[in-house]
Amino acid sequence: MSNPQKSPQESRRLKTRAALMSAGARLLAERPIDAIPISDIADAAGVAKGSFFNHFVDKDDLAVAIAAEIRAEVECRVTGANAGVTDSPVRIARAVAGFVQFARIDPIRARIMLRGHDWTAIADHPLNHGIPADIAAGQTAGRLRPGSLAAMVIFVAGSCHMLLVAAVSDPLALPQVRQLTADLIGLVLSGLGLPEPEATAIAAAAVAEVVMD
Amino acid sequence: MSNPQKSPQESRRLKTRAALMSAGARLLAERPIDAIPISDIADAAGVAKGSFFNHFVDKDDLAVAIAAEIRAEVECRVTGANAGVTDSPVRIARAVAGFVQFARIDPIRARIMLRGHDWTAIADHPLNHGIPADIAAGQTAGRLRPGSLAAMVIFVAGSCHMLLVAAVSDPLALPQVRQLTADLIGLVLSGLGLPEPEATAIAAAAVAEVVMD
DNA sequence: TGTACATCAGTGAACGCGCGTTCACTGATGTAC
DNA sequence: TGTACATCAGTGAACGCGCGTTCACTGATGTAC
Repeated sequence: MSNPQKSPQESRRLKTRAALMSAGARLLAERPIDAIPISDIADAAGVAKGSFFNHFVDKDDLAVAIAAEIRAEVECRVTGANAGVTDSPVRIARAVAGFVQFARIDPIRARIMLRGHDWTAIADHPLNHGIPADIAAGQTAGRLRPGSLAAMVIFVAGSCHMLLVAAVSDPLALPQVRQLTADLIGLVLSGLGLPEPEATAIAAAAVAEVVMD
Repeated sequence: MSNPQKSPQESRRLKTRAALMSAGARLLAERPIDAIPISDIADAAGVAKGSFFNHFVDKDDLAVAIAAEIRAEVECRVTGANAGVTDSPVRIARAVAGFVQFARIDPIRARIMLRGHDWTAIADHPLNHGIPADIAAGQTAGRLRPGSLAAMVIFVAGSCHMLLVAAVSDPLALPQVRQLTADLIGLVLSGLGLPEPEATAIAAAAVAEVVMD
């Protein structure tokens, strides 16, 4: 956890900061930031209330830091799931599966991501980074049906988002999650124009390789 | 607005209550309930702070009342859009279009609905009332592809949810909204197994009849 | 290496503002005779 | 119908709790010689 190159002083500082962020994340998964007193965060982190202000200027600062951490974690996981994969429908399938896997491994942060303060503004929803590029590439390659990119992005991101909401709000056993995820990816790929047997096959393969314990 | 049968006293009471709910809705569309002081709500409603407590026991009570009002309004609108319609894909298309129309007519309440405190618990999302029944009926009738009902519900509700988020976060002109909605409904119906030309035709018809100014 | 001083992270008591909640009062509406 | 009293909705000043923020202090870590 703590890098041996770090001075004892620095690592003490980082440890406190990490404790605050982790406690903040646990509480943020339960209730919105405005409903969480700083004293609760400090208590949960096991530090004095005053220490909070050695690390963050206010609660929003903490929330922003947590959101950035989550975003980095998600992007890393989804990018990882797609390393070396070029076929567009497969990339989309594996991205969705990657999100599901993230939600399984880190349900607390997934919950926070889905609550997301303000990606009622769709544009910067973490779901929406790679997806437009993959869809456009798939259309160019003739793998996906032609049609409005905007609608297709909403279609894929919305299905994936709701799948994560379902997965996070009642935690299913692995086989059920895999089944549900594969079914949903199959529906999405069919909607995007893949013929039915291929859609199902790609969905099943992506889930088998990405979603695990 | 005020029913003539109501006594002046009763109507004064109802007017104050309505002012509080409307002001509360306007503020709730902008920020979460915990970030809104009761004094702000009273000011926006043009009444004294003390009056708030003549009508609601606390802020949550107001929020619950507003949510109930929104839910009723949405259900009425969606049910209305589907009165007398029996074909399952058409019902699904018109339900989605009905939500979009609601978001156009009442963007403030739509925003609140989408923020929805706790339909991170998917079960009681207003989107999810009629949809399972319509999908199941469509499968029975052989109009929709067989397959997991749970996945299909997530698929339809998620797409629709994200479409509304997009529509509410940057307000488009009517033709653009219609186009986007029709495109999205087309993708959804294709995913559910309708052949492509029919999916597009049903989507276009539903939008033409339900989404307007 | 040892000693003396400087710096830094953490502490928790203290302060004060903001907000929820109360309540005595006002004026309007309803009722009894 | 008119008068006197009761009830009710609305008012806003007052109160006090909770929470964000500060700060003098402690003990640990770093540095100079």
